[in-house]
Amino acid sequence: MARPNYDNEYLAALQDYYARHRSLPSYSAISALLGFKAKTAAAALVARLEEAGYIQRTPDRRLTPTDRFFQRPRSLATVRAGMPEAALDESSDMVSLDTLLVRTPSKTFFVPIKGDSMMDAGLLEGDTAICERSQHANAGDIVVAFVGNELTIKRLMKEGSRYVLKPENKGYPVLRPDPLEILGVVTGSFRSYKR
Amino acid sequence: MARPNYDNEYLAALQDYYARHRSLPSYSAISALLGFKAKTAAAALVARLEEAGYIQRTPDRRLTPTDRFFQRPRSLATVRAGMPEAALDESSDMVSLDTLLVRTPSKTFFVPIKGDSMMDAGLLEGDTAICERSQHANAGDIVVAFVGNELTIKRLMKEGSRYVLKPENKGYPVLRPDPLEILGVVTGSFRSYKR
DNA sequence: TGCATTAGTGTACGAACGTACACTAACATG
DNA sequence: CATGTTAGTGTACGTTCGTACACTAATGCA
Repeated sequence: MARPNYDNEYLAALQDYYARHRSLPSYSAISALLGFKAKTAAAALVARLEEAGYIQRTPDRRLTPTDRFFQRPRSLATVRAGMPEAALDESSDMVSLDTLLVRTPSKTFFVPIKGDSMMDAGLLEGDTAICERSQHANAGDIVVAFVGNELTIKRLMKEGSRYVLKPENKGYPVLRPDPLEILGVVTGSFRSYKR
Repeated sequence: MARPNYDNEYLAALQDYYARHRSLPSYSAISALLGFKAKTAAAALVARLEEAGYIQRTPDRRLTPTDRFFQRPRSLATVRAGMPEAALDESSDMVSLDTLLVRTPSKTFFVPIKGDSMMDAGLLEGDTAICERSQHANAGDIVVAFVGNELTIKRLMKEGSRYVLKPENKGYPVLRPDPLEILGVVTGSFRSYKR
């Protein structure tokens, strides 16, 4: 490297732009955004980011983000004193939420959490459960079941020789639907705080 | 309406295209995709979809999907009896988790939750907090602070004229670090269940 | 039956886009 | 200190893009 490399900052600016507009800008727009005075600089930058695997092209040569484009740093839990900022910059562990949380996209669907019956399992009203369609569920799994015309999320438990649905909240009774229709297993969850 | 309206099929094709390439095609590419022989037809279609609120434009006039673009006809929450499978087919939400949960990528980082001090807020050991680096935090926000050489996640509260960090678990005491070093605000969280 | 409305065709044109090429400036390395 | 490498400037050019305009075809409605 013969000159200081600002590509990380440029990439960050492009990531923010994409988060706002869900689209990558043209070379001239990139130049305006990053302060370049020649489109060629933007073209060279894009070539570098393409080389590094952050950007792809569609069949008609439009710019498109790759999975790596969405990766975020995961900070370390413990950092050395005096340098809290370093904790954010130095962590090399990059992850993308989609690849992290959705293992088999074709079998995955989302179910909004209603009520507080799973509160003790950390599933609050407004959270979203990430579910995987599956025939087999084990006792102890949190599952999506079809009870009384609605989708319900409860923990699957074995009661003697039969399976039951147990809420994770002392105030709620165990459900014993018969037949028990299980649609899938909850593989994760997420929530977003309004600001 | 003076002619049959195929806009729903066209929209579906565009949604599929976007799901594949994370980008909307040009007018000529739309024409090729949908079988139009004149770009004008694609331009008119886009104008209609824009009117209907499915498509927006970036500052440099590039086409961009709106939230409605990703919206699916039926909600998952309640479905008619006997057809649980149908509920899943409609559910394919194309919004990626990254764009959903990360608003400003350049300021966003992840912090793993340790311990159970935020249990009552639905943040359990092993969860990951999505944090946004920010100077300003309001009382009531869940924040990432730097306390005793470690990153800590607590709720920021005002105690008289000073700010304190309040755990969401009755067993833990309020923290009153001085000075109070806040790195950012928690904008969301997620977890993944091991299988 | 006739008319207004709307989807799509075909052509033309200016503007914007991407690329090529020569050149300059900053920096690491030996 | 000289050299090779790389980021960015400036200019030029061919292609593609979006739009404008005139026209055709299909349909609902009076």
